[in-house]
Amino acid sequence: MSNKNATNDSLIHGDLVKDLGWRGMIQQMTSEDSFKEHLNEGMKVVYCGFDPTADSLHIGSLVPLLALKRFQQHGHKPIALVGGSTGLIGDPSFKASERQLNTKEVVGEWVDCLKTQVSQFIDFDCGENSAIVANNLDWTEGVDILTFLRDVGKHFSINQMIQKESVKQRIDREGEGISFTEFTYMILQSYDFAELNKRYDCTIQIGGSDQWGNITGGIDLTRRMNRKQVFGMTLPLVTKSDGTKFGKTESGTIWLDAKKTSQYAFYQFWLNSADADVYNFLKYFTFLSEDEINAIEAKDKQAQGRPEAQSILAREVTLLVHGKQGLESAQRITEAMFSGALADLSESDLSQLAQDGLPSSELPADFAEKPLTALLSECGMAKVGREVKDALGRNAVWVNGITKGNDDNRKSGEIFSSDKALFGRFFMVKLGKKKNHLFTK
RNA sequence: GGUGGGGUUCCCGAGUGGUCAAAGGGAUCAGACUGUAAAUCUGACGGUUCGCCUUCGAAGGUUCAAAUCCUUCCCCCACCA
Repeated sequence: MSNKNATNDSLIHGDLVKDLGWRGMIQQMTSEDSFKEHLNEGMKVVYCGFDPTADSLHIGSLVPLLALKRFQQHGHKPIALVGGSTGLIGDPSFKASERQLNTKEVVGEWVDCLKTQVSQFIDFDCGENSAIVANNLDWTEGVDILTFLRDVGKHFSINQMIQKESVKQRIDREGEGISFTEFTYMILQSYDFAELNKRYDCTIQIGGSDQWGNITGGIDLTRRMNRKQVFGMTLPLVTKSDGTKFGKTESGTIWLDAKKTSQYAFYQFWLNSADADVYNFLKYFTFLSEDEINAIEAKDKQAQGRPEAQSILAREVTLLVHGKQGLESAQRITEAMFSGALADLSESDLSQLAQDGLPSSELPADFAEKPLTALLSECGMAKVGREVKDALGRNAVWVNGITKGNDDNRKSGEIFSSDKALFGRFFMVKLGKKKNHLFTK
């Protein structure tokens, strides 16, 4: 934990590939030997692109983002490229169907969001290998179509392009086609690599495993346009042992933006990692060393009961993404909600919880007329009243620590009367083991 | 353009006039066991204020009664050209 900023000098250049390899973070790379050799020559410039498909990145993007950081820690210079132009087109790679285009205004806003977000993770003030944030709109916006077709398009063979695995299903499949626009995406991304190579002497592109086709396209183009050899590497898709998709919960995507996924929910997400996944996640998502992670795993194996890995993971990643304050507020809520010490909370603690990201809302004015089923489903604790009813039937609903049952369903007026509130205005409602909601009056 | 096969509740997928809010599986939610794991077991699973209300691609029609029959329309898939 002490390592975050101090590690820059403590790592040796040659260890990078080995470290990434041990972490299981290398899916594919161009000619391993020359790639290693290239890295050992000294500081290299490495880039990874992030397309604006929403106003925030989600935890799936954390792997390449942290990979950039790892390169930086090993003395290389990272470029986080935000796809202001590619985001206007849409990457067809391994997508089952054509996507809806977003307006320029919307994409522009998203670009700004991502720029800020991406900047948190890499160091802009560490001398020679300080990071750069770039936007590919800067060098594509002004290019006229004839120049583009003559100077760039001419280097691409359609025959090769349609062979790419990433678009194959769209081309072969009868029902779903691919528009010329999306088909061109690869050329655009390839051009980015060539351009970054020209501007910043960027020689490495990394990305998710679905980006291999686009990356190799860029490598070819750079060779043809700039007569330079450049390299590429892809990172594996993060998978879970149970086969379900990583990064989603029933309540939705886990975003990096605290406004979309509260620090508390973020922390809880990691805390709930399965034992079978947690050590891999430590490798992917933290900067803990091989020794440290192995030690954690060994210790957990020895110990009876609950492993420590999840809480370490949750702490490390939340700290990384939301900083010290974010982590503390997440831990504060977790502590309050899961240690059962409701009575210990002070009035200011309670109002703090809402600010920290504990789901909360004002009790509606007509609460007395509504059954608990309506009240608790409308505030988002349950998807439908039926779930509340089920919980009531099993005495799995608590209001300020007192169990409520089926008979209480129609007694909202009584249950939420002012004299029963904590400090005259708070009601902590718990549904099941994990769902909490704070009502204020 | 031709021929054939389809569109069912969150997903997959049964269901060919009443016994259908619709089999089965998955997902989800709650409970037990635990460690705020996993696996397993139990229950719920269209909505509901438990009176009812709304579903089977869409709109009409036949019938006491339709997811099931008829008509038109929309969409998808397979093979052929």
